[in-house]
Amino acid sequence: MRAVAPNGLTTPSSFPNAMIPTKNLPTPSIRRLPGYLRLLKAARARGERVTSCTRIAEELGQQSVQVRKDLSVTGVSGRPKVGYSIDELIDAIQDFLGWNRKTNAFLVGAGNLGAAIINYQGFAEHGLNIVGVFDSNPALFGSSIKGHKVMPVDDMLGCAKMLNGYDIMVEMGVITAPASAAQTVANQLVEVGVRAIWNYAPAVLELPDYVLCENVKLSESFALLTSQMKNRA
Amino acid sequence: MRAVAPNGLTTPSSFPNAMIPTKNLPTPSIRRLPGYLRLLKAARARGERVTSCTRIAEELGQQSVQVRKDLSVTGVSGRPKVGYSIDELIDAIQDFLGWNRKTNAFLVGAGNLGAAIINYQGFAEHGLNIVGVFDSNPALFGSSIKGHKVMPVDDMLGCAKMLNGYDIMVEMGVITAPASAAQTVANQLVEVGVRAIWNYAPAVLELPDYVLCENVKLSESFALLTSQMKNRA
DNA sequence: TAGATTGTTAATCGATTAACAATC
DNA sequence: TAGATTGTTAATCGATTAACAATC
Repeated sequence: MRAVAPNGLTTPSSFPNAMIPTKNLPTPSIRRLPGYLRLLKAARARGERVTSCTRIAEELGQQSVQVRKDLSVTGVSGRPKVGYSIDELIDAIQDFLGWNRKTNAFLVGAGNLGAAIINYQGFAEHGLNIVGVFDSNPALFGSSIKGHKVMPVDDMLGCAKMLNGYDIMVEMGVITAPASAAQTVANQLVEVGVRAIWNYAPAVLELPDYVLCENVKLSESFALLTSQMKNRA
Repeated sequence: MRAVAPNGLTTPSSFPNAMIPTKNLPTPSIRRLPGYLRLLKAARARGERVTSCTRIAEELGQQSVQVRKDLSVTGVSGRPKVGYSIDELIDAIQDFLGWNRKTNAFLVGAGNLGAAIINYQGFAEHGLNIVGVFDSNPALFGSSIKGHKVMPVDDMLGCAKMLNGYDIMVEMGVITAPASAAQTVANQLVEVGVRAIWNYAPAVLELPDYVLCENVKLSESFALLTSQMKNRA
């Protein structure tokens, strides 16, 4: 019997997952999956049971073959002439993205952006589980965001140890602090033992190899828009 | 005499800019420009006058040839052995991106995310000039965000007309409203006459061809991070 | 001069799209 | 059966990288 790893390689099923060579899955495909997921959930909410790549592509303005290829990374298979089971697709995408399990996270920077992320229901639905909110501004200490008391950033390590005592591991750090503080915060998060950092600060972070990092670059998107406006003016 | 358009095509200088065929400039390059700009401004603040692609590439962990190609879209030229003038590069990038002029914008959705964008100094420095903040929640009407009174979303067109009377055109709409309201808001912004929409709501917007749209997809970035975490676990 | 750098052309790599067989 | 769809292989397209001449 053989198992097909998410990277498409066929490996004996006795092969522990951890030993499957971490393949470079096509980043663009992964980026598009959340869009499909949103659409599929909407369709399910309307009571639909199956859908086709043609329909998804139409709604999103893409090529159906691209949708098919993207969906294939999750391992689901559809039925010719019929299409895909919506339930199955939703499960497969969430599974592939790691969105059907909770991801414990510390968030550092309790300003408007931090509050937006904490309050946004969407991320919670994708498993983001904030277990600590920190800031360096004493004026914010003790205030509450969605039930989370804002704590001094210097208490971060202490809080993590406390949580570890209850077998709660902090896997992710969300940085919504200003760029000037980002590296310091990142260092503290590494101390805490996070495996990944979701960084909203416009700064390049120095991190150990074993810590994943994803930089949200809001200026990129603004740049694309204004440069196009200029070209059209 | 000849002018070199930002698209790299050489055209007679008598050629009106508007008639230069809008070329598809490499999107990845444009996306990387804000990163270079940030670095260059930091270098200038340290008192440096020139820099090289090698140094920029090193600081960002890219290939120097890529930096060179990216910078070339702005039209600047460096001097072999010396490098580029930092001042010149900063000017050229800002010029290319349309960041050295103000872009008047309405922002709709005065929640945490909206407030974050209004308060973030970076966007203001890139020319984002908020001239109206709107929401549908009466509880927010009259409250202030960085000096902007939050107004009822239904007053949007009226406000725009008033501004137009003073020759202030609203060029951009920023949507920080929930996905469920996004299309309605977009329609209202089109009525107002915006040429571009910066959409933070996870929704596909139907817009006339002449309105540019840039969707900020925060889930994309979360998806990349969690899927990698899963692959490593 | 030698060496660091720019600027450009060619080669490589990866992603998208086209074409088409298989299937229900 | 005919037609819509999946799944896959091949062709195309675009972006990155390698190679190298030009320059100061």
